[in-house]
Amino acid sequence: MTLSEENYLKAIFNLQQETDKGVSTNAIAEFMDTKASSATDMIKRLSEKKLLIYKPYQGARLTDKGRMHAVKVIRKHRLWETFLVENLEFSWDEVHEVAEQLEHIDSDKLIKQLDKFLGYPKNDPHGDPIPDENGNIATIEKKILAELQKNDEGICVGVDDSSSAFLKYLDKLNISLGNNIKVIEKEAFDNSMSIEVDGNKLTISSLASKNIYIKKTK
Amino acid sequence: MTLSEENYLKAIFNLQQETDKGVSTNAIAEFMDTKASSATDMIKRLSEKKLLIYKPYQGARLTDKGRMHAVKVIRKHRLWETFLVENLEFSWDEVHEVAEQLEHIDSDKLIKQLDKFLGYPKNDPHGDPIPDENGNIATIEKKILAELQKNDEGICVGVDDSSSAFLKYLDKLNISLGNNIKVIEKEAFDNSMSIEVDGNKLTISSLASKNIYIKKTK
DNA sequence: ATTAATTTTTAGACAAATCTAAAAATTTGT
DNA sequence: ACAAATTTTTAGATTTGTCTAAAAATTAAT
Repeated sequence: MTLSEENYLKAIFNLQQETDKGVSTNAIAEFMDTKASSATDMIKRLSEKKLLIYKPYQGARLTDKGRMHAVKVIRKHRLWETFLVENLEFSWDEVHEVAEQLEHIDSDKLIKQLDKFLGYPKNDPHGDPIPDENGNIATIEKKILAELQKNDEGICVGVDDSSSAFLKYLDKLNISLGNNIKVIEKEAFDNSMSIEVDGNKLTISSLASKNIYIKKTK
Repeated sequence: MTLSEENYLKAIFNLQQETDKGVSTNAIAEFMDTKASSATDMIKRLSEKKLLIYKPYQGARLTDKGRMHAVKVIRKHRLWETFLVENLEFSWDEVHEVAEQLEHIDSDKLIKQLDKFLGYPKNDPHGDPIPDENGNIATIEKKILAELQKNDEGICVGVDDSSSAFLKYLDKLNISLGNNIKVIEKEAFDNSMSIEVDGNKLTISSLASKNIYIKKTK
């Protein structure tokens, strides 16, 4: 399996999460920041390798084999991100680029031992679940902060946007995973929110509140 | 810099250590387990990038730029090997293959932090020196065990052959880095040796004794 | 039910890295 | 010095992954 094939598998896996329809050639091309003709070529290759099933105008769907492979890459990515933050003093906005490289290292023993070394972590530094060895991905009942009502309360368990800009912004606001967040006020005018983060009051925009996941406690 | 280019650079660096002559196309091809025509192509590319200077029939020599890059790859390789043995329970005969992949990961911060995490190690699990950030490689006065005389004594500081087969053989004999080794007897007939390793007496073949490095103490 | 818009595929080219087979250049041996 | 042996290069093909531009297929709209 080449690096490029793995990246396409990952892309298709991610796009598939968002719908129950097949993933279109154009959608894949856009996600991969490439041209539709390139996507067509790769779809053909992955299809020949039985990693996905493709029907024109109905999109691509990963086979069990394809899904398993994609999840393994995601598992590696998230374990490496955890290592970088926990052991190499990376901050959560710096890990992605390096993990994109490390995720393609091929060694079962390596990933097994890394998992053990890290103490079998459940989530990566952005709160995303780390798939287990068998490809199972745990889900938790989380809500988008923007959907909470006044006086609702919960724990910050993840972010939807893992871009460096957004993560740095959260750092500045002192919002991080595990924080207790309470909705003080919702502003109907622009959908901004007054919230209390571990005791500190602050205001965040609608856009920001749509990218923060909360596990409700109240 | 592509993966393949880095591997050729490393090969040429290694071959250059063994002679003061330039490294021939054929020698490179043989080392890389490929054909001379492929080596010619790559030499041309590396030459265009000013990573080496090549004169037909006189061989290739790395420029400062080329040497620096090769050494950086070697630094990464040896740091990762150290990590695998020290933290992920790999044995010294298992690390090479994985390190061959990890050495190509491109991130200055990663390697700097890994070095710090490992406590700035001086040598990798095979006793080879880890180049510093500036590309300097420490040398120690070591001798091949086969060259020691009766009653000579020293510390095992490295191996010349890092093949899995040889390293496993050393494990079986309970020989590892740091052991004190004393020559009890040299057999003129087949050049085998009786030695004492941290108190235990054993006999090793001429071939084995040529692949063990000793830092003499007596 | 045709046209229009969109989606997808094909055709042909390119760069990287390799190969085989043959040709060219250089060195060595007598 | 000349043929023989060796080393190196060229020429042309192949695979992977990409591109542009154009053609074909399908879906949507009036």
